[in-house]
Amino acid sequence: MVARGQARPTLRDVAERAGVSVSTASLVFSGKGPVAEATGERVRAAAAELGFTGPNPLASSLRQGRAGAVGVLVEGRLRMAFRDPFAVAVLDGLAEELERVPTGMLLLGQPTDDVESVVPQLAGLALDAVVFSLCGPGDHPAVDHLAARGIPMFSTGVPSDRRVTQVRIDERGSIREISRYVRDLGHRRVAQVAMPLGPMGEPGPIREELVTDANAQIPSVGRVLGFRDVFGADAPVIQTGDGSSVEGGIIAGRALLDVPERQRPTAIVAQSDVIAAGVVIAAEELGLRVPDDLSVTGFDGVDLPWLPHRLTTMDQQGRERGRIVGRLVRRRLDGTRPRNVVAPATLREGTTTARPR
Amino acid sequence: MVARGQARPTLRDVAERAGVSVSTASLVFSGKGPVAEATGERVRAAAAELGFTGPNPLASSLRQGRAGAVGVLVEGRLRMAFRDPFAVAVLDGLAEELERVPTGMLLLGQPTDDVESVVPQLAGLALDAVVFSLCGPGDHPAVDHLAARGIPMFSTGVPSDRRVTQVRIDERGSIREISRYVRDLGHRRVAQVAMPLGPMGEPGPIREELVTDANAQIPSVGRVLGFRDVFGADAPVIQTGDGSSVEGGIIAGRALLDVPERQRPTAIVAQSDVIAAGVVIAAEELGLRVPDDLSVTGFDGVDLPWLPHRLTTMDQQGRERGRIVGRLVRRRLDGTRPRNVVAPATLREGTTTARPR
DNA sequence: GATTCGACTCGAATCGTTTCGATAGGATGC
DNA sequence: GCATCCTATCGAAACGATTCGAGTCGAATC
Repeated sequence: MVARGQARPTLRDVAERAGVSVSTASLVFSGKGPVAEATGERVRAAAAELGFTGPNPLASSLRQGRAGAVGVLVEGRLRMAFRDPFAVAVLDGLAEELERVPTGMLLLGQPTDDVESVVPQLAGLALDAVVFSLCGPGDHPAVDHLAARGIPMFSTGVPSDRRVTQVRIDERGSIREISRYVRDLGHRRVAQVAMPLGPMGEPGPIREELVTDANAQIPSVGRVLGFRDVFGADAPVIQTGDGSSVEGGIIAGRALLDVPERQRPTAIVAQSDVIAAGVVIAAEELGLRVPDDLSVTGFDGVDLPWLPHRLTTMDQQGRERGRIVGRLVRRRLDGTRPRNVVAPATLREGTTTARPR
Repeated sequence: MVARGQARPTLRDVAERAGVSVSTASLVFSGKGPVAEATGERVRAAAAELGFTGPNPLASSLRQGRAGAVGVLVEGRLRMAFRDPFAVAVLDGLAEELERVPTGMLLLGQPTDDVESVVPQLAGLALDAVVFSLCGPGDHPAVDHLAARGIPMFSTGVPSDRRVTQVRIDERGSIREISRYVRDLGHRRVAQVAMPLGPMGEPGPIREELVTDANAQIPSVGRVLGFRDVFGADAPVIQTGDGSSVEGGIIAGRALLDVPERQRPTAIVAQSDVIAAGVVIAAEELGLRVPDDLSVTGFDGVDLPWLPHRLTTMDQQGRERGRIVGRLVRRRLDGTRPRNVVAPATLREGTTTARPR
């Protein structure tokens, strides 16, 4: 957008050169309205001569009231966020759908130490919709601002807010399904590794007061509830400090497994695949074999080419989820009022689970 | 941007309600020009009452000629692109700098099967600059279009074009350094696994005709040249089919290692850390121990928490690279004409290299 | 008490499109 | 031959802000 040498040609320049009015020239580029073949040719020729690359997107957007961009909100540093292949898969599917509109994806990270800073940032951005992609549970400071601007919001679970259209799975039911699978294999001493339940992710014990039915739609909470539906209200659950990450899984795995054998769980149900991978790594570090000495289940169904196992997991089909969100966004731009969607998740058996010895 | 119920209030509504002119109201929000304390208060109050969330970014951008967004071009599907932690680190650093402007990052993927489709997409987007983030070597179809629009372009190596400001390392020198390290350990049978040298990534042998001094600034080519500076022009090099990925490394690793011992290299120099990780995985699959039976080096210096080794690698400091690009972009927006930058890369010894047996 | 100076406010022009309603002119129907 | 209907084109009014030069008014200066 920076002038190089001289000002960029505008539609007016093109029109003048082609000997037509500005409105006719506009018609040529937008393709709406009838234009004589010869006129169109003349305008295009003039454009080519002047180096006019098409109508100024800013002006066009202003006039049409469409920004041509969808915001994608990511909590914390981008680097952390993109470690989670599930989130990336969702983004991928989203991009796939948005490419066809055409609409760009505007990425917005927010420093963990200054969560509010995203609001002024947002205020300066023209967006047709916002997708919360990798945000932790709890209220999100941007929701009020966006609601006030009338910008439609979408998410795959969090923040959990009436004003945000959700595309989620049955969290509680899904984890219940995989938990039952583990129980039916014969496991009785089973622990869960959760993603952080609250906004402030502290590794270690979870804050039990957050585990309420009212919070059941928050993925991390719903997954604790479903797990305990099967293994009882006292079944041990610890959380990672940094969301869904291999390191978090390793740390949690060590904490659960580096104990006398009698206390050691025979199976660990992780809330995500990468966490599960971390648990597997921690187990092997400690000389335990998976699945002989320890069964591990994941959640998400992502590809982990570096893991020499195929995780038993709930397949959430991240890319398809992203596509669904993308389609909702597109329809919303066309004026359809979107409704929440419940996506499917299916159990996928892998090589990380077996009967206990 | 969709009206909810009724039209959103504009600056004019606010001004009217506060009993001031539009220009004064504008001054209040932009903070430029002197405004009496009382007036400012009145305007802000009116804004609050009307639910005015700030000047329309589109209109503001149009007037000021700044889009408030930087495009980030990614080749192929996002999911593939984000598998490379180095690229993500660069993006992370970039975001860090851009957050302060304020400028958003507009992500643009491009389907591999229709590379040209990015141009019309770009044409509809208002951008202050474009960063090529994860693109393969070769000409990029967007360069001409962006140059015509006068939009400044930046990259960390590719596409290699005079019109693109580059922030790169001394590719050839860096890989030479790590190759010497391997040679000095005593290795003589050494192979390299390269990222694709040409636009069409075919796994397997490289196209030797691309390995020319003229292409030395293309990372994948420069890294072949530097490697051969040390191990000779005949030193074997094969490339992955999909850029920098663990799978690519595994496949290449198998191809190089699943041969009679006498032909097997004692060390493999990979062009990226994730490729190196794949090679390590392939080696261990075949029962080889790293580093005892095989030394492996990476390139990039990224964190691979799931790999039970610390790679010997060239640390490129991706995040800092991204920050440098971000600073260049910012200065460019301020009017400074940027110049190419050569960033440092340093050898980091890990646990994946040793003397040959 | 006239002059000068700031601080504050305002009107109008502008950014580059799109779109609506009007108009001209040729083809068609009767 | 006149009313009717297209088709192609145009002028002007938005879209919602920013910015520049000009104007007002009270206080300070001499």
